[in-house]
Amino acid sequence: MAEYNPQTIEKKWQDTWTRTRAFEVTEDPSRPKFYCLEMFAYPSGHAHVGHVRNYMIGDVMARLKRMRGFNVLHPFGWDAFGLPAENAAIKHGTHPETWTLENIAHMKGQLQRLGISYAWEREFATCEPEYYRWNQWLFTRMFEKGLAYKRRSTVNWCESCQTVLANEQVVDGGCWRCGTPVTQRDLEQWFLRITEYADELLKGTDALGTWPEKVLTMQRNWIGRSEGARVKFPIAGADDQIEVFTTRIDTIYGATFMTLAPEHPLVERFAAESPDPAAFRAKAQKFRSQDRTGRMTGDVEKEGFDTGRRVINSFTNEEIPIWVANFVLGEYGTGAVMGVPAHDERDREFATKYGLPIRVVVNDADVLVESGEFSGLPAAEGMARITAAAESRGIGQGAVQYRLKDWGISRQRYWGTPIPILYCEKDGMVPVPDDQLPVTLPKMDVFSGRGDSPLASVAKFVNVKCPRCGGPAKRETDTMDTFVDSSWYFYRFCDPHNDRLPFDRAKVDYWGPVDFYSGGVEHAILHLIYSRFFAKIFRDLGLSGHDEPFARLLTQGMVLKGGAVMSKSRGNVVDPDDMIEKYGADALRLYVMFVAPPEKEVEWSDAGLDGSFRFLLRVWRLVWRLAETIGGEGIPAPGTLTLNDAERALRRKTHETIRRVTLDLDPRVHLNTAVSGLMELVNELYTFCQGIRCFRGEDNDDVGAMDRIETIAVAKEAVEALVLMLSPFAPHMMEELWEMLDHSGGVVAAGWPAFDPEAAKADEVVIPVQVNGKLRGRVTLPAAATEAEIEKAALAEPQVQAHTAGKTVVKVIVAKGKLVSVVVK
RNA sequence: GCGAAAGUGGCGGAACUGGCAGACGCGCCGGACUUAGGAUCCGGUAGCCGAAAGGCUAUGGGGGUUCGACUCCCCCCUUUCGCACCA
Repeated sequence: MAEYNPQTIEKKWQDTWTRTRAFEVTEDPSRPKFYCLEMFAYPSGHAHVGHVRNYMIGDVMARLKRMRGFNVLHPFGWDAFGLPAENAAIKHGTHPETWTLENIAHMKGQLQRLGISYAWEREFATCEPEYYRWNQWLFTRMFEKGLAYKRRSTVNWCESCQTVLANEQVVDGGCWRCGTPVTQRDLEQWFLRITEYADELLKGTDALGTWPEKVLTMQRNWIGRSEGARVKFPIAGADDQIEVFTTRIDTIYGATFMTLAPEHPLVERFAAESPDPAAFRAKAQKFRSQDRTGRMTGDVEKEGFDTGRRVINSFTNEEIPIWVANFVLGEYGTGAVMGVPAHDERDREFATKYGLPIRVVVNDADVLVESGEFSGLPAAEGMARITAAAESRGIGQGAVQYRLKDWGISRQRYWGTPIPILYCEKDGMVPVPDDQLPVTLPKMDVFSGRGDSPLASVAKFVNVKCPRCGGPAKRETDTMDTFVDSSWYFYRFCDPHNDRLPFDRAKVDYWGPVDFYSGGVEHAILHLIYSRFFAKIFRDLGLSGHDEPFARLLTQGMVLKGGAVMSKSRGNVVDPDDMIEKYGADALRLYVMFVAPPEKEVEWSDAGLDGSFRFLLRVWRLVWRLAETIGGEGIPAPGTLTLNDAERALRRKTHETIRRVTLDLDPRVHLNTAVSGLMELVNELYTFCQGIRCFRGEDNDDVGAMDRIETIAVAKEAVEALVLMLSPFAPHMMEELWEMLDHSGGVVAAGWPAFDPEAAKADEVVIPVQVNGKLRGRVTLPAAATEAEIEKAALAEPQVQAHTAGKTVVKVIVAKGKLVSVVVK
């Protein structure tokens, strides 16, 4: 028997695919398109099986869709800018580019050895000027529209990475990359106005029905929409007022004090006007320097001090004291809140500590009390009425507040996209003209990692002429957050070599949006919200017609080993290359797809992989033993023949399997149960062949033969369907077997097997019978039996008789095609 | 603390709209073929009682709805994840 040698076969087919450009595509309006994408890779070095699981999932979908006649775009590329490259450069004295390109080369080899069906001609890396040029172009467009702007602000700073972090990149008070506790710095920073789209980003989540609910919830929480009101409180003895944001304006009669964030601008004025400004400032400063994480998470005890000043609560006409408190956040709302200790837990804690009055204004029945003219109203109505009253008095109005903040994109590091802005003494901030893009990264060999932008040390880069006045100007030396790169790469894949525009609109309109997107759930807010934001920017710039970039999202589970996530530092990684060497890529792919549903995390098991390898051997042997008999032309379609019982049974199994596997793959993406369905078909085929002793023996002697053409026809149909349906999982072996079965042209040309409902129909059905809810027997009946016949047969069944004897049959329920339920008393 | 998801054999996991719980695989046990086998093929494998036929108990625990519940409802427990002073 021809031995199964995965290494030889896989090499052969991978070479064939490359040679025939099998996965390269162009727009073709005559066919339905399918854009299948896995989150592109950060080239960190070597991919482990946890990384490649995602690519395998996408590949099954891409290959399936190709077989089903779709024009499939399945590209891959590299998220190639970022800190690790720069850190490796500092550590090893290499250039970040060298490190990055070496890693890309290695990882690309790994993916090719896995047989992932990528359109490699579309590959790019974000560190190429041909790509990041368009980051700069897009930044310029956003700058022109006021969507990119610069301001001084307090930013999150990672001491270890020596750079700024966006709010989305602060996880549990630490850096998303290295976990170092985040500190605060005051810096001039570039921001992208994502808040402009807060409402649309929020509303858009409703249309993303096929996204995991979990991701949508996280995004909604992150955007954090609150409805309430802004109300002004006049400052006693001054002309101006303090504005607060509240979601509980109905409790305004219970506001007994006011609290300002230590960062609030009025704090400094009150300090200056106070009898002892230095002491005042010292107290405020103490809160400001308190660990921000602690302040944010409530771990720090609530503290405050009385400013000695008062505001007037216009509803009660009382003067209430203004405090400064550490629990009020400067960057949310107005940085000032009204203190309603009776109806807010934080305010109660604070008021109790400092002996401030507590006044109940909503009773247990949610009705307003002691609220002037509003007393007696239900709280909800009170809220509307008080808002209206504030509006008519000109001291407030209904307001919506978001938690989402603008996206700070300045990074004080080298290995990123230079921000294309010049500072001219005369003209101020001037964007680099489009025809001078890209602003390329200058070659450097020293990367300080000191917190000042490395580019600032390259005089030739910094000192330029102003394109407007020709006078001296200096370049911006910060680079962009790498999440800018990954926020639109999926559109660039539609037109990766365009040198006039980021992409051609017609191409993006043809391919977009991504139909199936898979990747790790860790991007639920970062990448996935930024990408949605960019999609809207492109739309509003007239560059695409899509509101949303990803129609369907699958968040794949991680692969654990020894109960822990695989990582180099833990030393528990499984390298796909090692597994390919031992078992072949096909067995590895099949195992990873079979072991659990794609969304679930899995524990790596060598034994499981062994099992998948054995299954493939079983398929190999099966096909090899039958190939001579069932291969080739001239065998009639089984639908035209008169079959015996065994043949009909096999045919039924074949078509049941086609139906089930097709549904499991698309739309359900239950890849694991699709594989088990195919395993069942293999088991059935073995039983069938053994039953009629038709296998060719190991030594090439015929043990028996398929002497009926009908037998050959159904076996052929079953085996061919099996090979085709397995091909998305184990593409190399299935191409080889398809060829062994005397077909040329490959599995995609052959197409996905068609389900024939006639063939799947059973002539007989086995119907279970319950008596008082307990299974007591089964009856076998012709599929066409009527309800009355089923009921009669069920009641006649001996076991059922035994349990109904001497009792009265109260009711018989026949669930058509499912079971019979007999109720006795 | 708030929110979400999930708890099924020794293990990974099935069960599509309330209808035969444990598909498929791993592991284990047995048989066949073998000089041998950690190869291959076949069979068995939730627990308890029983020689068997069969019966009883089982989907985290407790209630409920229903002829019928892993599936729906209520309470509780556990785990995982997310959010965490957002006024």
